[in-house]
Amino acid sequence: MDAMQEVTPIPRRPLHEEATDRLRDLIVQGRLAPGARLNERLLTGQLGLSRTPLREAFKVLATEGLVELLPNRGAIVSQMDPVRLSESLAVMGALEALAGELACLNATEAQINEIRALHYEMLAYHARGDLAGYFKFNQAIHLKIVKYSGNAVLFNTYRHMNGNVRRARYMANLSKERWDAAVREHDAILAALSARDIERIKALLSDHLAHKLSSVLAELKALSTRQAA
Amino acid sequence: MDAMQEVTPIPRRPLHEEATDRLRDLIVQGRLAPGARLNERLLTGQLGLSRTPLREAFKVLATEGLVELLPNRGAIVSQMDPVRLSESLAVMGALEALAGELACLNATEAQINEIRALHYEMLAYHARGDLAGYFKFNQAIHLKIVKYSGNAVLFNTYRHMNGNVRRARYMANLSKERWDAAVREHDAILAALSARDIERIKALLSDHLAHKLSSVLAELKALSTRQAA
DNA sequence: GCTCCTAGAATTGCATACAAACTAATTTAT
DNA sequence: ATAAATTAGTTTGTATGCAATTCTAGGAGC
Repeated sequence: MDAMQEVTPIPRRPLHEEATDRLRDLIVQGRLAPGARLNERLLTGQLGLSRTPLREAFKVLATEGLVELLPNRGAIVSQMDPVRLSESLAVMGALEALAGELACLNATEAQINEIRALHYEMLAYHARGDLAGYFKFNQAIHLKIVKYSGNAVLFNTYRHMNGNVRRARYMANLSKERWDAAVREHDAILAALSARDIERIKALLSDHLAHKLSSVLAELKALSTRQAA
Repeated sequence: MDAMQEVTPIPRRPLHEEATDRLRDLIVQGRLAPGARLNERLLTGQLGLSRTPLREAFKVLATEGLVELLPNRGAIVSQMDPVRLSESLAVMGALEALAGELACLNATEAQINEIRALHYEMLAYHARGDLAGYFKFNQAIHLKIVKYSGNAVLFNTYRHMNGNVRRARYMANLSKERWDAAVREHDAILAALSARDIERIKALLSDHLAHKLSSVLAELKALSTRQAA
């Protein structure tokens, strides 16, 4: 009996949750461009549901900062304002620093080894020059550090903010130099975590996020000038 | 013409926003107790609206952690789990520390003076032994520090988490000693902000939040044992 | 007496209907 | 010809209706 329930965890999800996740993915992946109007009739057709769950999804995504609600004028995909992006990364820096500290205190050796495994997988993609694969494992590592802090509220808060930043990553490329530097920073972060060196990991994560910020901003700037041309 | 529009900025707010705010207040003030079922038919009657905007409000409050959605079984006011509360205060400590740092860098003298004014109003309530008034200005000061960090994302993130913590404050009393100590801590925080001493304000705010945590937890524990009796 | 089962009622999830607001295009007036 | 006004057509905001699920009583069986 228990076994059967385990194989079918909860196959039927609420439609509004499904809609929220689908829309979030579309926005994060840039398939719904910043500024795009979210026409309800159109989206209900494409997603195969009615307006009610769709509009519930809008409200949730608005709290995550991914869409903007214009009263009586519908919803649009929020713009990727460089200022907002900077602010988000500053906050995420503080959150990750806290996460690093807590992970040093609370993570098990097995959990650190799991992060180490992800680290090596990431290195493999870096060696192959596969940026998309690299990002995927990079993301996973940062998420795991926050997860293994053991603070569920921190994890949720971080995940919410992450959507907005991932959106930028999807568009931003990365110079070879910055990429190499980021990998070296990850080496140091893993080392600090293994040594459970709290002060060091806090400093490293703060710096890492600050660097991430400047590289994303640079790419965003390059992107906008490219579009202007 | 313009003058008339200024007196009536936008009197008609979307109903679902109004509902969200009203429900949030009810929950934060404890008038909707933790664990209480949120019957839709009942609430639509009391709030004078239909189920659609009400359910939209549920979704938003769920992202703030104030209500819990049980698929096919409705919504309940989320429990005030001591663990969750601790975690929230840890995150808020990190956020406030960042806010203090940024406020030292970015706040104008006028803004710091506004915080100073709130501080003195708070001292007045402390002198009178008026806990409710004290909390009100205490809250206002913390919010202003975050606001004057100049980071809007930080402000929003902080505000979202704050609901859950304010809820605890409404229930928690405060020992005279802890109250006096908190006031002294606020003195020091204001001094550090005035001196724009970043390292000091970060340390002070982190400690202040940590103390807040232990006092809230102590009160919560006292409350639950009182209820058990 | 207790557990299990089974209508019936209540409640939720989603779809649809209707009204208010907005958009845009044509007409009218200047 | 330009600008304001009017009106048809969308689109959104909210209410309501219907089907599916869950809850509650009451009774049958052990």
